[in-house]
Amino acid sequence: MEYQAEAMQGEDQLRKGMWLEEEDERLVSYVKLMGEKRWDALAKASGLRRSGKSCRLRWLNYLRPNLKHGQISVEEENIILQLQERWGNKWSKIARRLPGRTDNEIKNYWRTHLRKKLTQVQEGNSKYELEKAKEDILFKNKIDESVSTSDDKKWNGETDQYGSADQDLWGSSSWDNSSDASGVSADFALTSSPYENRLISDWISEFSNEQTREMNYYDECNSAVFQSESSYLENWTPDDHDQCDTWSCSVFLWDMN
DNA sequence: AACTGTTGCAACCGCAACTAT
DNA sequence: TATAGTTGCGGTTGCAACAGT
Repeated sequence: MEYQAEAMQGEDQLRKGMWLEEEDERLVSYVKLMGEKRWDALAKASGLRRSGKSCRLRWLNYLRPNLKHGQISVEEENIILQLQERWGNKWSKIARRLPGRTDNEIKNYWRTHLRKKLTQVQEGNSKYELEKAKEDILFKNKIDESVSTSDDKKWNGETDQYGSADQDLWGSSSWDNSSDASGVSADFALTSSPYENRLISDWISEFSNEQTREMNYYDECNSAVFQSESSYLENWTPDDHDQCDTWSCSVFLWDMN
């Protein structure tokens, strides 16, 4: 694909615009050779007529391994919404909470998807209504998540012995045992979300041997949860020892500093 | 089919912070 | 310590693809 605005002004000028496949290949091989530092030196050594800055950006946003290129999930959207509200436009900070996602991707997603949702109700409305709209999106996402993860009933069942979880994404979490008789009140409450499961799975995988890596996705998840659950649950204590209605956690799932 | 407006996103820009000398 | 070079970040731009007429 040829980029019309691409600057090819002269032999000594730096290229701009979209990257070609052969440029990507060359960049990857030189990053393997020289590491992810000294981008200016790498750019010169590689013979790519690109700035170091451009090489770094291309690597971080597109070529780096373990990047997710697919659709942002509902869990990820919730995290973005909540962290953006908490931290503002600190995209790189937010990106660090979403493994495989880049700050650029999150920034773009916020601008094109989430902000649009919010501004639809923002015009002429009060701050209260804007906040309410945010809550509505989060609530709708939770409902969607509940429906889309109905396959995870097995997982819900495993949760029952501990009660239902009403978990804030960044803060200390609490468990609520007081579901009503129908059990409906905790429909979308899980011990941890599928997204958290994937994170746990990633962490376990990082330290596991080759054999563990060969396990399929479900085995990996189950294994990760099994291995982490006992030590994880040690951190949970009932706030009210008499009624055991609420549990709180002394550790955060993510370091939020 | 042709035109126009909109959307999504990769890449660029400018600046601040950091690092090396 | 001062300075130059490098890196990281957030805002912005511009193009391709798509939707509507």
